[in-house]
Amino acid sequence: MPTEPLSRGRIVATAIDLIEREGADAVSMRRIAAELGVGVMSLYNHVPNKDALLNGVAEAVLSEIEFTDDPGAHWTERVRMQARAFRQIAHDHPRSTMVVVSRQLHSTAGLLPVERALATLRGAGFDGADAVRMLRMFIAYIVGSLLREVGVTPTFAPVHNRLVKAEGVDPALFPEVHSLAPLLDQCDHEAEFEFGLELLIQAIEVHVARREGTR
Amino acid sequence: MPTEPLSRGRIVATAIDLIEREGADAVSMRRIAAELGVGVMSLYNHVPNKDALLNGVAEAVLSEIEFTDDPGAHWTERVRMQARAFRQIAHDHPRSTMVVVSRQLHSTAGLLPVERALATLRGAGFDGADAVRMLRMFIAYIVGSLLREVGVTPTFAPVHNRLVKAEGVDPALFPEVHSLAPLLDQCDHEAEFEFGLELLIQAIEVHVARREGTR
DNA sequence: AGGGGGTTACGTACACCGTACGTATGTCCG
DNA sequence: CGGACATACGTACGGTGTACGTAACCCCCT
Repeated sequence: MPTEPLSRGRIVATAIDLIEREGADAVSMRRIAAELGVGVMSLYNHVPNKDALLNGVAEAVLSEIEFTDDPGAHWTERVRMQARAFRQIAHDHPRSTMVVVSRQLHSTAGLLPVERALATLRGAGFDGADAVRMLRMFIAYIVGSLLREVGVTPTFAPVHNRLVKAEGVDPALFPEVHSLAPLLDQCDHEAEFEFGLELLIQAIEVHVARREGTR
Repeated sequence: MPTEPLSRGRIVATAIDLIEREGADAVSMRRIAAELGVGVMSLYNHVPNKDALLNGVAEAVLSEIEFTDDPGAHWTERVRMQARAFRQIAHDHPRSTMVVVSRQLHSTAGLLPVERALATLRGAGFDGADAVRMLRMFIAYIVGSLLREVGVTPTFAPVHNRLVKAEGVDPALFPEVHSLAPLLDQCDHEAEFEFGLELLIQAIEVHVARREGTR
């Protein structure tokens, strides 16, 4: 019985699996080949190089996110839903998240979320320049949040080990960090994300209200 | 004339220089040693391993940023200044930026900005939980913005080459991306950063105003 | 049926990486 | 003067991405 033939899809899937199990550093062409029970160079029949493979990983993860858009809803709700859909990446593929956000894709998978976001912002009445600005602002916030959530960027827990905590930071040098250590130590990622998201949406509503007022 | 003796500081400085000249991928122990006209293993007398070296890079870059804090100013202005000071990293060391934000430092250099930010937020009257939330929100936005500015994350220019632009994205599939291509193609990083920053600050002001109203 | 071309799998080889280990060469102190 | 110690360095090992050459297979055309 011949084994399932090698294919770009199987290679990418194996890479994602490997990243999630052992982290992005564990990914090597040799490792993936071994995982597939295949010679290293066989991979190059389906993927031009490692970089393209990682692009494939990013596209695959990105195209998994489910946008359940309700065109009838208020634009604020639609923005919320899209932001949450994007954050879903961090849940479903935490260790691939950095790979996803650090690769600019010109493919369909990469452009689709952008298209959707622009469409809802335009639908909300923003002109092109504003829509692009808002998009970029949301993306910046979301990317920053995801990186914190998956541990690339710090939550500012002064130390990980609770036992050493009191000793870990000098109260004289860092009084605030020291006194807020219990709060810095824990981070409810969903709550933090929602907090900032609401703030941004409200900010935009205020922004448009002011503009309409001066019109 | 004996050459300047090797030291952790000289090694870190060389690494930063190399990153800025040739990118983070160009950094290798061998390359740095060659740059210093020194044997590879000599580096290990001053730096335990490459990871620690990169931590050193992050600390050095971080401790270069100049916080000119005016304790008398309104907290909104102080937050603005701190955010801008942080963004200065992207200007002074664009290609090191990713290294800086992707490393959590428990050293003085890493904690100082956090301490300052928490202090001004507390000074603005926020309780600990709110101060931490705000800090995390600002950091997420700033990190996301910096990554866009230094090119880690896309600006969503559909293609780089202007000439291919019209052909690069299918108008039928991506009508918004296509029609907004001219706007997506260019990105005034400072303006975008300031736009989001003001929005966030205003949002917080509204947030507190509402709370005071219900108190 | 036989042959030929294109696709796929694979082994070998090269240049580079981080770094463990052993060894020289100073420099300073007793 | 002798010995201890820090620093510089060479060699070597196991890892990396991938260029190249070769062998097996399948399908189509004669």
